[in-house]
Amino acid sequence: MKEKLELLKLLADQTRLEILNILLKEDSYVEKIACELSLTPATICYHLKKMESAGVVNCSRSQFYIIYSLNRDIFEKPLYELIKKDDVVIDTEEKYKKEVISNFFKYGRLTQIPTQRKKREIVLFEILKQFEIDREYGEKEVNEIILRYHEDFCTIRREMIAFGMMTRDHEIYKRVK
Amino acid sequence: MKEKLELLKLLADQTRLEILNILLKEDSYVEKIACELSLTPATICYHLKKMESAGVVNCSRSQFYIIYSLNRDIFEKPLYELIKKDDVVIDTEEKYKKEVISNFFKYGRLTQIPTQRKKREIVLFEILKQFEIDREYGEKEVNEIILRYHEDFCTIRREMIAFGMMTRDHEIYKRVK
DNA sequence: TAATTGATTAGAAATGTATCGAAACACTAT
DNA sequence: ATAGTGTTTCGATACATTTCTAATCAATTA
Repeated sequence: MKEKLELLKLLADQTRLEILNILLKEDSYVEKIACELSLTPATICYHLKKMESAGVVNCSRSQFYIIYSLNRDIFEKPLYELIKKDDVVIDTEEKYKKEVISNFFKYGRLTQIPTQRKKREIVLFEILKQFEIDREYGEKEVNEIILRYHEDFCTIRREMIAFGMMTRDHEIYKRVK
Repeated sequence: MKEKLELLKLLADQTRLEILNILLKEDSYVEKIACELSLTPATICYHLKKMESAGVVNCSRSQFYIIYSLNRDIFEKPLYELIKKDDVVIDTEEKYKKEVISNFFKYGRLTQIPTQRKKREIVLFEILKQFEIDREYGEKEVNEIILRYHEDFCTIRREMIAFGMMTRDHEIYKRVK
């Protein structure tokens, strides 16, 4: 985790990005890079040494010059490899829910009630979030809230109860999960 | 280019990485995150707003809370997408050369002379770099330099001439490309 | 409308880091 | 050896950024 942050910090600098782009084209050395970027050799050296100790670049002496080259492997990882802590597992269940929701809602409204039970549960739950848990709602109030999402408040209200998301007791509705 | 640097800067911060990891698990809101990370809501707000304006997270009001969620698309790109300027094309030729070199050199010495002409040219050129262009070398001197890489200096010297990398004129050798 | 709660902004303190000039270092050539 | 060339280190400065407290804003509830 620490290393990942270090790598990100290294990459998050204008000058170092310029240097990396030069090395992407061809190996080079301190003075040459300094000249290309209009900075002093001291500055370029400072950046290259920093990147070297993080394993981003390598260097080797060749006659007069110390030639720096890229360690290209590092850049092949996708970005999330760098941001996610090792203990986080990508939640495919959550991803699936997001996809279902984005398929069935358009401009904040439910385009149709899914026929598949699993998907129906997901979109109903999405609407259910508008209700507070344990607060008492009148039927009219419930209908109005559902109407914001779909005209068939009747089916949706009934289904929410069928899924055990809501209870109904003498015209009083309550969200329960 | 500017945006890429901005994104990298955003990601290169301990606290923001923590926040992103929380949002990776589930959507959340300012106070809750502040509590989890033992920081003030003001600080969390500062980071979230920053990330929002860069399109890394989105927010929407839900009753009391303003719920922040990740824009997951952003993290799917490989890292080099973020470092390379748009005008740089990845040099596959260069990559290939690097691979050949790393296959045939071990601990700075040539393990064997490649039989494939293309590969042989690449490793010979690698050794050739030890010579300065246009300087005159005696045969003994040439042999010594090649010996640093491989015992069969005779074959290598002859091949360098055959490839037109060196010229020989009355025992005087010159690197020409 | 007033009170409550969460979110945001402003200003200040503290920290971190890029850059430079100058000096020291390392290798090469004469 | 000594001069020349390129590299690295050091110390100082300038600038950017994180974090906090306190005040303000915005939505909700009584």
